[in-house]
Amino acid sequence: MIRVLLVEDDMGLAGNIIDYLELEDMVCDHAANGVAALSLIQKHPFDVVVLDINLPRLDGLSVCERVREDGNDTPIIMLTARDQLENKLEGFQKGADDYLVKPFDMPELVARVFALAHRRSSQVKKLRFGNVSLAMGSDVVSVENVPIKLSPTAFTLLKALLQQQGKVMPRERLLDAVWGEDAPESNALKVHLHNLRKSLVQANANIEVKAVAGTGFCVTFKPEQSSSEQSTSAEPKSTNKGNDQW
Amino acid sequence: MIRVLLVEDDMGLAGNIIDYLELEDMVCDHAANGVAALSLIQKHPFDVVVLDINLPRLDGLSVCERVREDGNDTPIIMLTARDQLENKLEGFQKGADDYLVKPFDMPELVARVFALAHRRSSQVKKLRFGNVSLAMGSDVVSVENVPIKLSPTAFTLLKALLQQQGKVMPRERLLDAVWGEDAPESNALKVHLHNLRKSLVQANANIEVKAVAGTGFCVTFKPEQSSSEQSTSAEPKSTNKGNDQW
DNA sequence: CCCTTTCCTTAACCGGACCTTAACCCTGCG
DNA sequence: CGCAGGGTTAAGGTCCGGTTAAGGAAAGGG
Repeated sequence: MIRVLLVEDDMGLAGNIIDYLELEDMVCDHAANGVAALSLIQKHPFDVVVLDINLPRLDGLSVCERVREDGNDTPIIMLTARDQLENKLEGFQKGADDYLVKPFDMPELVARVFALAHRRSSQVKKLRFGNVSLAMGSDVVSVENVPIKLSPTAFTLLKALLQQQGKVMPRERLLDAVWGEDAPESNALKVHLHNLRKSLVQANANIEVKAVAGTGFCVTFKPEQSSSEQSTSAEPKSTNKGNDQW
Repeated sequence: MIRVLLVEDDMGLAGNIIDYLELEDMVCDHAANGVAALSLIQKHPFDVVVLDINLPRLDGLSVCERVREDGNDTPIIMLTARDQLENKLEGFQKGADDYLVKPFDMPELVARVFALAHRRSSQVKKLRFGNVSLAMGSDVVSVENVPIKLSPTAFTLLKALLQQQGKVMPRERLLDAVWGEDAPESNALKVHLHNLRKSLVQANANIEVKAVAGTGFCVTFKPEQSSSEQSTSAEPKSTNKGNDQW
């Protein structure tokens, strides 16, 4: 079941679209202006947002921009009556994932909604996972909103891993993300991962970097830890070991 | 840095596109027919594939389909000269993530490539049998939607068996699926099957792997089991044995 | 210009996961 | 009874990820 938010001030068109989408078993919510749209997006998780550019109160491009600055990665499809290329491109710049030029065929909208529904956008300006957030522009990593210090390499690693949103990143792609073509041999990657992990626990992040068998790495939520992580006990023994249940 | 594979048989157009993409700091590889494209995609990791529909040897839709069946989740943008809607929609059905209608503007192609480059497609095929499902791209096996852990070999075995959709897989084909040309002697296969079976029952899967006479193996639904599979009785001794009619 | 700091690379070592192998068990059949 | 086909179990070895520490390059400050 797909939850769609339609943001469109032309009520006739809006009704049309909603009827059509609901025929496809999608659940539609609707907003008629930019401000309402923004608040709905912030409050509810949608699978896709269909966003008109011309809107009262706050235009579509701005809405999109704000959503991305929040770190929200809901996929957004822009609707525009003007098919000037610059407008399309500006949409992408502000963080849209797709667009359609009015007038469009309904089946095409449906197809694009389906295509985006099960993904997350990669256009966010801020990456989040657990209590860790990474601001793309400033290259600052924060845990619980307090900035922490990472070495450049550790930062690059974390960013690459965060962009996968919890999915596994093959070892090779990680190497590529950090060193481009010519990765160093030896176990440089292992060491940097180790440093990154150390920084994360020191900062009390509630996420961790896990190795996945012979394939790669991913970030996951840290399994619950009883209250005092402090000195208290012998604790971490390790135990859990390398693998992964998920 | 973004790595793009362009599949386009019109060399003039191809050259054009490549020049344009490289201006944007993308690294382009090129294939002029479907077969070559498929082999390149299987061998190298690309961030995006730009795929013409009309191709010599193997058409674009088929290439796309095959790629998804392999479990490859590289994002694919389809190019089509025919702008009939049905073709677009068919493209999505086969696993494409986006499409462009020729002729298109270069900046638009660039924008769409950028939009897809840092994602993975969600259009990969999934194998299912009973309450077990196997996601081809992520190599995750789930029972009742909770992921379970399998050793690499056990995973490969299960995948091969699942691909037969309940039909018998000859012993030799299984060996080939796991070890390729040089299978180990001894009874490695038996051991791995044993481990796989153990994992499946631990996860409460409602399917099992059955041996078929002197020919091979297959997956079947597990015969009904009265409630408590636990400890209850003397039972587990083995008993069940190889076969079963019940 | 030198010293300090930071950070990257490399190598060596540890331990666990996984694969292989071999031996043994069970059952059915001639 | 002995053999064949499959199932079970445990022992060894290899591979791979994690850990640690040492050395060197680059950057910055006095």
